[in-house]
Amino acid sequence: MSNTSILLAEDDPNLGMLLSKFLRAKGFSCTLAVDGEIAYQEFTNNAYDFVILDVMMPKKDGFAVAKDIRGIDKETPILFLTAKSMKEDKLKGFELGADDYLTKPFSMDELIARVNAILKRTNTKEENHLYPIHHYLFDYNTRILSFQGNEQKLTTKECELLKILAQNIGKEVDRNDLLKAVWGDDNYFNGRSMDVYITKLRKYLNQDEKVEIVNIHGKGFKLMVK
Amino acid sequence: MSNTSILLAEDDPNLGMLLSKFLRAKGFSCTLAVDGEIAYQEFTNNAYDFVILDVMMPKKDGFAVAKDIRGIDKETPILFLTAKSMKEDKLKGFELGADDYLTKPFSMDELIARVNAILKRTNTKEENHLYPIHHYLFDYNTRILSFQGNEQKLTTKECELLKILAQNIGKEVDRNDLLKAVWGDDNYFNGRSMDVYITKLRKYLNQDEKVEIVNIHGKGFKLMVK
DNA sequence: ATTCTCTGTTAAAGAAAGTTAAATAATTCC
DNA sequence: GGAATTATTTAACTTTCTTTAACAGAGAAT
Repeated sequence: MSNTSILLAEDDPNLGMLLSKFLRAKGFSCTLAVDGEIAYQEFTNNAYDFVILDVMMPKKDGFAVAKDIRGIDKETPILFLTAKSMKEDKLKGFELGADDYLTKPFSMDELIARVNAILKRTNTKEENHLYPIHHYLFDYNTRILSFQGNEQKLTTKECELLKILAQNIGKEVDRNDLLKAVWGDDNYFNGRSMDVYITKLRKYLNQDEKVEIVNIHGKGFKLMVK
Repeated sequence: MSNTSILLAEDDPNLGMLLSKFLRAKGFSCTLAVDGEIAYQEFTNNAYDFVILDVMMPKKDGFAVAKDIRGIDKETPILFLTAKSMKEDKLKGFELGADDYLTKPFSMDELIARVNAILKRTNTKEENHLYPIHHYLFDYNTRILSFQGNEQKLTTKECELLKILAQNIGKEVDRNDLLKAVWGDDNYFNGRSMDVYITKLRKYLNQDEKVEIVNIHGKGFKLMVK
């Protein structure tokens, strides 16, 4: 990851400058917005990897900014700063999609620790594994294979198998490679098991005439779109 | 805080004994593991407040141990010991969630200083274990899982289980790792017990359509947000 | 053509996980 | 300390997933 850019919305100029300097010293790039409206404008105009919002701000409070940001972006982590540890505030913040919450006064190290913790957490989140197979759509994460609205839930083995085939549409995948990737071992019995799964996948995929899993005798399988 | 227990993984018996004796003399309780595998086993079986890992060890190196530990625990501080000051090693260690890094040779006092510094940092921030799970909010400290105002008090086992799952949203958590982390032992009966708890957690989490605990057959579970 | 291996398919067996209720263990509260 | 409450485990039964078995057909080799 290169340089993480943080948008900091804090109306107190002393604290704002202090925090932004500190964040820059820690290797982040940091932009300071002095009220909620400016913060939201700033967010829409530039790409930020992280947002820190003071809850109490003039013109537009932190919650309102968060709500607007979440209206257009569900991903970017948001951390709230608040003067008092009000429970309702806390809950409200999280309902709006906040990732964490820090009560003033807090130490600089604490802030960094939180920011890093959130970044670690959100970065490790699996990316979208979406595989379009002609008119089908296979979502590896949710394990759903959908075709014109109707959804088929796939099992673990079905998913693993289809994922590899879908990653190689039109290309032959070696039988033993498939076995090793999905079963970990390419012995005879796993091979027979895989054949059963190929049959199952073919059944799921037979709604679309143009989609087919073909066998290359003695070699492997190929998912193809005609 | 009572007695801080340190897990030390060091394959050199001389250095290992020396360090563990020294740490004990400084008021810590210290367990010495002579290789990476034993270290990880030890970690899963007992509660440790701090982990010191030699990078180069037989069977399982320090990085591998750290990776496995972070698979089930994101909190416990990890300090690496390494022979040479390789920059890549350093980076790799930090990516795996290390808290600090010490290059051999180092003085005993230096080690103590680092350990104390990390403990101070991690302890003083009175860790707020708040885990947002889409529209749910799980507070590990108060053991409350809340959803739009209504709160569900969780039991110990429910909490431990949910914590690990929540720390790994979108990522598969190995069944045996979960068992070792929560029950201390991954035998069959604990497994059945865990299945019962998974059912309970699913019931708590079924108010939000987008939140789901999915099973990866023969592997483990995954808490996911669709 | 015959034989052999590889794949296709279906059904049944086996294993893992889901669920509910009852039994046991641990806490809390008088 | 003992009853009541709560937490956890065990048990029993169900469902789902995966493997194995059995048989049939296709393709390659002899």
